[in-house]
Amino acid sequence: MTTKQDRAEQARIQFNAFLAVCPSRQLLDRISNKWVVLILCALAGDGDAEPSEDDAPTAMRYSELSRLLAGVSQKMLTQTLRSLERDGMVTRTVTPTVPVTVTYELTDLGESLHHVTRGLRSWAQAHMAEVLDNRGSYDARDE
Amino acid sequence: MTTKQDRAEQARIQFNAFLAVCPSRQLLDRISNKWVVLILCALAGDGDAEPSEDDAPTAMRYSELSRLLAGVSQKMLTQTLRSLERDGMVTRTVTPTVPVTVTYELTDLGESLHHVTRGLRSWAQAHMAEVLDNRGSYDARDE
DNA sequence: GTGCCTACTTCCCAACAGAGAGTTGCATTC
DNA sequence: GAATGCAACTCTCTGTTGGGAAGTAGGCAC
Repeated sequence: MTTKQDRAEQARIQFNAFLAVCPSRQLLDRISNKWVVLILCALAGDGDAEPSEDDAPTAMRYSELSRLLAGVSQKMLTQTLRSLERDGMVTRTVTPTVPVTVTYELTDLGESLHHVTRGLRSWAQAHMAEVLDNRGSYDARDE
Repeated sequence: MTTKQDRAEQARIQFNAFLAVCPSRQLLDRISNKWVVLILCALAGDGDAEPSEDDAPTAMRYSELSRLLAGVSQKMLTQTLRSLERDGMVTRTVTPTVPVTVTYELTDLGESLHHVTRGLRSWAQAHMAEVLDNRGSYDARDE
């Protein structure tokens, strides 16, 4: 018999993303992705500016996401949402209005991942200037 | 006149990863990458198992990294290290021994990013079982 | 000379991301 | 009742990227 804790304990030992064959390597690859980060941020409610503390998970329509994530292709958006749904991070709800309304919402698992990925976006925005400076210096060093 | 706060304020408004044209979108793309996450983890010292609290930043040789990050191609390792160096997240040190020794080490900026990305790896490892379960259910739903 | 070592660099090809046009289903308009 | 519109995809084509393998540089050892 295997309890939930047993499995969690086993997982902690078993999964090591440094190993090429480990499934967590694939999972890391899946979640280390610009669109995943942005979709999670969008659905978690840190709308456009700096992620604030009062982030309320919001259900969003396909077209809203597509508008907010400027530059995402429909194919990528659909593909990313599908895999997030498969992995249990978002739920997809179809409402038979006319035209049909499809909304996406974070699950608890998705929210827990968002707590991590939101850091990525805010880090990128917060350290952008510094990185730009570093690139300038590097490129100037050996023109 | 522009004060430091002004600039910080301006940056907060200016950089928005949701916008396709924003440089922080490119930066997010750069850092949301399996190899970047793993290299940062390696250099920060969370060696193989669960990231622990006593992570001491370590300088590592090219060949050590190549061995630890199982499955990384030399091309990708070099390319990723170069871009991390350019962005000021790692330093590259050449010691003229024979044969030559090249070591990589995290900068303060790199360490600050590591605090974020380490979460990604540990999340992947911690929630692997749950995600695997979800995939099973999803795939069974509509076989 | 030839060989060996580390740390790359180059080349080729298969896989993937993005752009844009096409599809479905229903409901309103002419 | 044919045409139009809209949301949410799906398909197809093409350019970019990642991985594998083989080649390079430079110094010493034999």
